[in-house]
Amino acid sequence: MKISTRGRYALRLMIELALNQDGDPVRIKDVAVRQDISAKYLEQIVSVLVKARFVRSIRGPQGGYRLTRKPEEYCVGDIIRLIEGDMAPVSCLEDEENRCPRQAGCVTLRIWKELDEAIRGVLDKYTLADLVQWQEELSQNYVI
Amino acid sequence: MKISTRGRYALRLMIELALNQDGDPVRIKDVAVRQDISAKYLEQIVSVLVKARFVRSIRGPQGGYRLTRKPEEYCVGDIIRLIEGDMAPVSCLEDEENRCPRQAGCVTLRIWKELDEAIRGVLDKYTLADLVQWQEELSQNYVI
DNA sequence: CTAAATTCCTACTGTTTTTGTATGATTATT
DNA sequence: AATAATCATACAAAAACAGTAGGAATTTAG
Repeated sequence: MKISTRGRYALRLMIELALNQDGDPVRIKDVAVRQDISAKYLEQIVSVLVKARFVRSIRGPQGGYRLTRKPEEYCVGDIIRLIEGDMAPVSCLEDEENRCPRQAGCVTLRIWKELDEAIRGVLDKYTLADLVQWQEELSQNYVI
Repeated sequence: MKISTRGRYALRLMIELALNQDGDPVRIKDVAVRQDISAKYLEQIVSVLVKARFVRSIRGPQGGYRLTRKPEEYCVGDIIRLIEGDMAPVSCLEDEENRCPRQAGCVTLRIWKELDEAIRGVLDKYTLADLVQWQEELSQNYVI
């Protein structure tokens, strides 16, 4: 039960954008180098973020990407769920179609439900702003 | 980020064994029918449980499987982790080998760590005995 | 107006994981 | 000896994962 690279890369990309919100648009190429991720792969991931209006793209030279909202308005769960899809640990919890016929008598479902809430709890607890702050604290420590 | 059928089937199998702890050994065939799972697939799963001494097998006619301990001595996490492997949401958290070089400056790791603890918290909170009790309560409600 | 830089689009591909099937050997009971 | 169960192992289809690749579209700078 792992989070895929796509979700993890998306989050790291969003942090990069948040860190540069005041400067020029951020190019995929640069993020790819800094984060050591395939640029072409990142392109695919960022396109999902663009379509969901999580980021805005600027084409052409001096182009790049920019957040559409303030960092505190993205919670980690929003980003992860957008890229990874529903984070429910079993598909029975996703929607009506996926619930199985034995659901009424299924006691394991209670575990999965509680697990789902726990996961949601963590992912929805932090925003990009939190991550940015942590990152800035880390950088300060390096300088000192 | 889903729990696989293997893990879920294993848990349902263990519940079946726990429910029949006082009776005869439980045959895979019967569990497979009751739980609507491929018997051959279940065999593979139960063999892992046998090797880990979570269950004991009795071969030959009237054979089957039996728990080696009392239901309250298995927590759900033990079973799931045995079958699914480490449940850490990212491999960086699994062992020394998998940690990446950028770990020191990686703020997303804090999220994954907290997520890992939350998952662990839920899975280690309940034992087979809890599930058995829930199942028995459910059955009573059906009878009444 | 042209060259360059960037995003955008979409198809393809190799690998791994998942979810089983299939076949038969082994063991124990009756 | 027949039968009923587990045990072992190989195989395979399908899906998911993790990219690669090529070029079209757009914008800027000179």
